[in-house]
Amino acid sequence: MPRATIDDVAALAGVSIKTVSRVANGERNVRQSTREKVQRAIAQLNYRPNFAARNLARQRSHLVVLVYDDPGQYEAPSAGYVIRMQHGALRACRQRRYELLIHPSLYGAADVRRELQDLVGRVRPDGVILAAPLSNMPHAVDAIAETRTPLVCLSPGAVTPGRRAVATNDREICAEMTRYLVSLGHRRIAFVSGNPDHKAVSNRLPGYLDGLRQGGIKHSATLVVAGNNSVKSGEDAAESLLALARPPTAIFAANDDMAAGVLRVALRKGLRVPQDLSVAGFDDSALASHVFPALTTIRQPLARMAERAVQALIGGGDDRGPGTGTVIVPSSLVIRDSTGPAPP
Amino acid sequence: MPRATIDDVAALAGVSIKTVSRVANGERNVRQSTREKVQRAIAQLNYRPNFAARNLARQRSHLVVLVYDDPGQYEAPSAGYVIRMQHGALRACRQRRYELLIHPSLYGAADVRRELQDLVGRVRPDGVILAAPLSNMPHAVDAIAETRTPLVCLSPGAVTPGRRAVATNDREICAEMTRYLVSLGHRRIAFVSGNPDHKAVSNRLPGYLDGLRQGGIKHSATLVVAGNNSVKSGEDAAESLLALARPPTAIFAANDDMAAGVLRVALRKGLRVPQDLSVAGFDDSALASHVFPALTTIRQPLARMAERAVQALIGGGDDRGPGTGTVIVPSSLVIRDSTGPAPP
DNA sequence: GTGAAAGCGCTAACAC
DNA sequence: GTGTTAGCGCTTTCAC
Repeated sequence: MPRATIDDVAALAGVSIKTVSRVANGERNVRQSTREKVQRAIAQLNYRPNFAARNLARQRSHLVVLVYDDPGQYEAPSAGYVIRMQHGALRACRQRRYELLIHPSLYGAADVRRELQDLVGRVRPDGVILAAPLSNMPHAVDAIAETRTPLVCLSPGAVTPGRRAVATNDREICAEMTRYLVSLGHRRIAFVSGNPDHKAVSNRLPGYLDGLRQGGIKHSATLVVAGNNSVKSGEDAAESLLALARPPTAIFAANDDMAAGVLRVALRKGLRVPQDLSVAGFDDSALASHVFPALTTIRQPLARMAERAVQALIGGGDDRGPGTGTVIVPSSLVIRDSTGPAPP
Repeated sequence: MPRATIDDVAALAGVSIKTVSRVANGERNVRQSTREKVQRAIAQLNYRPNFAARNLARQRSHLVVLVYDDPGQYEAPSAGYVIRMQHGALRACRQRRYELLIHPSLYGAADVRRELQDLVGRVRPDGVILAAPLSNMPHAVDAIAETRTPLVCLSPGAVTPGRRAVATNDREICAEMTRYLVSLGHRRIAFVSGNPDHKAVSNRLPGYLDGLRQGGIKHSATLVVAGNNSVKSGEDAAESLLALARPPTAIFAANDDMAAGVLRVALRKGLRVPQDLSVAGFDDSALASHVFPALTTIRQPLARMAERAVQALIGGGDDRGPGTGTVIVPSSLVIRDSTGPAPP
């Protein structure tokens, strides 16, 4: 048997379809006895309002699209990042009876613009969440903004007037991590910076510098090396840092992958972590807790951030989303086993 | 300005809406000059067919739902698993102009049934993909099957007549891995079995036994210990195996997390891998390539599997999906650094 | 409180 | 080849 429609329910309950609609949508103006009669019919026919029909009539899609960078071969690290965002977005959507469409998009592809406008044009989502690093790519942001579809950028790196965003306190938390290392007695603390394409990541270096200053440590340019967010680049960075005449006693990498690379090189060289070298990362990715020794890192509240983004788009949360402006959800230090007191 | 509708395009092009519809859907019976006229109007108005309206009229949702186990806190390992499935499903969907809805569901929750029927009832997806371990939970499978929505199970563990599934050759590939270890000279090869809830995983133990037999090695019951898929259980297994009077020279774990646990314990005990102990896993998860030493493992073609599932649901692939029955996509050995010749 | 009628933007069936 | 007419299954006026 085909699925029951609103007409079937109305017929069975002996009321008009409008009344069924009222009951299905929990409107008030229905007599209790009528309501119960309709509810019985709904239960009996196992009726569920048709998503497409309802969307067409309401002129809303009840769909949120989450757009993020497609890493291509899907290496491990980004998987955790993406999953956590999805998790938060889904939680928020489900609570509002919305559905989430995911759309990995090739960062830097020439036709992001077309691709996104196509998607938005067809699907007419009630809102779009654009994750970093796409959120700091004007091409992508503008493509969506132009369609006038409500948009929230995740970790855009910098605030843009009139645009909604959710971000974390990259800079402050990196300062905090640095101060933490200082508090362990470290004086030569190196920093492996990340891919500058990802603007939020590039806020981490200033944070490190802030932390040094706050800890009363003089900054040494030789202790800052550039990475590109990959494990490999972390290895390279470690090789060069540990070959220094006066090598650092602590290395703080702008993400966990690079930190894992640092760790590998350190182990390969026979260094003990954290006795000989402290290592810290950023992201609390999959790797962080499973490498040996478990990595001290910084946890971004990705799920919460995505949740806030949905809330900003379709409302209904415990507090109002911003009409515009940036919501900051703070990150936190995760102290594990890769950091310890500086060697004498 | 509000988005253009088919009427706007028709008016601008000076044709009927039906003609616009024909052009938009790439039907043939349209004169070339008319077609071009319409295409110009479409481009000028930036027209995109409304998803909801089209779905309602066609009585198809153009939506596929991917249902998988929600690991709750989203630890690392499952993230890669989920992402790879999504990746394959998305690729197949995009190519067919379908959208993918993701639906993590609490494995074992009392109301999976209600939850899934609700979802399917409202959204009316054109197909559902049910991933393991939900795919070997009759509760979940039946809930969807009853709605008569086309369904494909991923790695159901066992074939069920009349049901479509996509799986990999768990048993054969485990035999192959075992033979590979034998070929390295190992004679005492241990196995850490996985969570029996996940039926496909439980096919791995028989595969190991096959491999031993094929390699001419006598099976020793003390060399098989039960794990539950977690890193911790891998550590426990390693502790007990390495405490044996005659410890194994190789440990094959039914998944990478457990293998990573084995690795940690081995390193903690000062064993060199692979000189003193070879370790192999299964999944080629995030961890596998990033732990030290990189893990020899088995790669399931999860993306391909999900892709085949979509293909089976909505057709259109290079070859036909099965009306019913199971498609097998073979896994492959990934030889890295954690396995080597047996010690003398 | 309840219902009749008119859409939402598209496709399908059938003319012409 | 092209257009006309009905829906698809809901919600939304606006009466009653």
